[in-house]
Amino acid sequence: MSGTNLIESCETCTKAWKNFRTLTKSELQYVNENRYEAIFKSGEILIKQGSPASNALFLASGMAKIYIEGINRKNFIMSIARPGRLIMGPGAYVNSRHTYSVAAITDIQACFISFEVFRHLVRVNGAFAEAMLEDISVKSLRTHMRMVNLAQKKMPGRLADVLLYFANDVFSSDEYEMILSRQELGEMANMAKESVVRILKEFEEAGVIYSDASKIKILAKDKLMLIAAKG
Amino acid sequence: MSGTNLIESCETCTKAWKNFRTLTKSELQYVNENRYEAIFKSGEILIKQGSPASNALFLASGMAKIYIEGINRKNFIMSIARPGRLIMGPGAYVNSRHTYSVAAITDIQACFISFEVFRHLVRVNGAFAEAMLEDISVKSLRTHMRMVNLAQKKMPGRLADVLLYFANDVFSSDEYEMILSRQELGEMANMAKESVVRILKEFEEAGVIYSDASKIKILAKDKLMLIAAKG
DNA sequence: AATTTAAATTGATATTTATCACTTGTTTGC
DNA sequence: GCAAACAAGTGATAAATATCAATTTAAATT
Repeated sequence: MSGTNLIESCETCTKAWKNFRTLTKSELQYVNENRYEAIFKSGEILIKQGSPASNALFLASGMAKIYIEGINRKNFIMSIARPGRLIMGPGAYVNSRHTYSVAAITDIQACFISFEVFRHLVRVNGAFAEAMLEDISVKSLRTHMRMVNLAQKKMPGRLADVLLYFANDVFSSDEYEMILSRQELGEMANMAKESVVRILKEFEEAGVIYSDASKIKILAKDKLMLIAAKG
Repeated sequence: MSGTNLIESCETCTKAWKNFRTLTKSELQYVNENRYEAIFKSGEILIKQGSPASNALFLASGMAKIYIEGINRKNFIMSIARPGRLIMGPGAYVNSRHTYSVAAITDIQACFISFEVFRHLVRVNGAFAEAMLEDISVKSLRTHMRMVNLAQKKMPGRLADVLLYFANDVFSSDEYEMILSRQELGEMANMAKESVVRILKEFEEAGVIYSDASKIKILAKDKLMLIAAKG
């Protein structure tokens, strides 16, 4: 982490969190004065589960996986982080521990902002507090749906969910680079990597997708959505 | 829902949400003036998933199950609600829809309080806003752990988790009435009711618990915790 | 280009878990 | 008290899914 900032200021940053719009000029300046930039190489860990949590994180560029280190060294990937999204686990308001790990999938330029800044702003700015609640609520809602989907769907449905997540939420395109390995796809859809391979092949044979080791192209989104919906 | 209130006021209510302590006298009075009591019989639905959400809920007495209605009419029980706990789904700050259903397990005396009241208090009282964030964060953290546990543990581990949840979080006792049916236990541990029966028998044969249709007694909590921990 | 290393793929097999078809208890309304 | 209705429990079987053991392919390094 170097002391030099590449990003000029939060005010001009195009990747700034949209909820910073609720802040006054001086509040935003307060944020800007208390941020710390860092760059990471692909594979490096930005946040380690269990470690003391004192900072929220934003990506200015690049992508990361947010994952929980579970039982028997098995990881569970919760989501893919991109610029514009607040990365602050529930530990911030519970036990000041990171509840998940974050690792770079690509090279990353990141901003760290102390929890104290957020806590202060929540106390003095009602609109910001409301925005924080909205942000957490959206994430919470997704987690609920995710839990039920994982619990009730069979493998094809779970994998279809993941492929659609990448298309709709990560890349906004039905054709994308598969930045995760088969192993990692399994950690997201909760299945063995071998099962990922087999089900991707099934989808391909059914004409629903094209896939090679590094690319996914959704050919019949309606069918894929049906598979996801039926479970 | 009758117009008469059985509970005198929030100020004197022994089951009031602890975070109301952050409110001023007049703010608490504002809450008190905008609450609506209702009583429900066991089995009745207090909140229906998908319906427009306008009120938060507190139980003054009794217990309820909070559950998501998932795929193929399969329910997924998220938690057991008791007095003192805020029941307000993430929909309150997202789409004004109830994201889960709540059904009475026993007879219930309940208080409904409009979201508007909460939203107003969040905006004007920073300490209250912070308390709301803490409340949501705690729930979120539990949901994360729950999701990983469900995903990574096998049936005995998942059922052990549920039994320990009742002992530690619901009844604060290692001996308790099993208020859920085997079917419902399955909806909580994500397994078929037959599997619940078989695994309870296994636990009993191993001397870990005593159980009959309506009662659970944890005999060897250390062993049960080990089963839960190992998955 | 050859070598090493890691990831993807495949087929066979073992586990885990659900489903089905009943039987046996338990409530609960008449 | 009796019978309908429902929950609990049981055994057999089928389906879903993981694991294991190789192979093949791709990527990175020398």
